[in-house]
Amino acid sequence: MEIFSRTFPVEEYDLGATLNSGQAFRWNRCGTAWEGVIGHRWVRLEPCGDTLVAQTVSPPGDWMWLTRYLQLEVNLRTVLATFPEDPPLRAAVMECRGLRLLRQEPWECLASFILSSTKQIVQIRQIIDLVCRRFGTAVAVPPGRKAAHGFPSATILADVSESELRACKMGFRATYLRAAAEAVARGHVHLTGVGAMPIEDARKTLMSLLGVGRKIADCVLLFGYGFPTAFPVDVWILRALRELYFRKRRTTPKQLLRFSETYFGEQGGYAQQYLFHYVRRQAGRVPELRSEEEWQTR
DNA sequence: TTCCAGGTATTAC
DNA sequence: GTAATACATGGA
Repeated sequence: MEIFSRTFPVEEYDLGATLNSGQAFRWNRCGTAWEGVIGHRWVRLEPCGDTLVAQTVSPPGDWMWLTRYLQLEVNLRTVLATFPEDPPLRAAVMECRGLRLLRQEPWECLASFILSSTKQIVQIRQIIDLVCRRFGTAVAVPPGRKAAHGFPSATILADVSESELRACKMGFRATYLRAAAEAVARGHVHLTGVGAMPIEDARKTLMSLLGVGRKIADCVLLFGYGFPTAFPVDVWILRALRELYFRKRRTTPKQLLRFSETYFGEQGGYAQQYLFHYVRRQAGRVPELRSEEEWQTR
């Protein structure tokens, strides 16, 4: 089997942090490399100095699908320059050098975050893995490698029974996933149109789906469509904002949401990702974020 | 055992 | 409008 390979020059790109910061759930670390599936393509990515080496086993064409997914054309310095200058963000930027936002396929992103509610990231990964293995179509992998699958389309999932979905350990989220799959498959919600809407309309459209509230909608707006001001507010971010920006004052979630909408500027979504990853790292006890050395000393 | 997890919908004031 | 509560499942 032919292996297709390409080397991309990169600047300030921490692949590990990016693929493992709770925005995507299907990447696996293999030594210093990462393996996963983008669309219907198996991919292996390995950082190598100031470059990133990518390998696939199906003809990659112009590689734009990867450039887009990894957002290789984004100038990180320009993004970071828009952040408000305050101690917490400065610390987060120092601590998470090279953290990036991905641009994922909207349906996979939407379905994944529907499955994310009140679940730990380890669990979300497990559920999504089961869903892909059971309902996704197999993709080509290198010889001897374990099977890989594409994320099942809305059309496929719309025809899967709720009990079959529940068998993937997603519990009550099965109702929501099926409803969303049906709405998308039947054209009640056009995911391709959402990206061209003003953010308020885009958010409203996503939130019209059962099981999709403000937080999940903002995740999809940010990670799937690249709306730069979408700022998902979850329990981690609530804690982070409260501790880092409102140390002594009593604040409600509503006040914190309002603050998140107005304070972080034109690239608020990026700021959110830095704060999210920063506080999760600080918390330390997050297994999937432990460094290699820590693993070895345990 | 108890608490909590990248929330949301429903119901009750 | 804001405040509890149920919802599946599993890790810590």
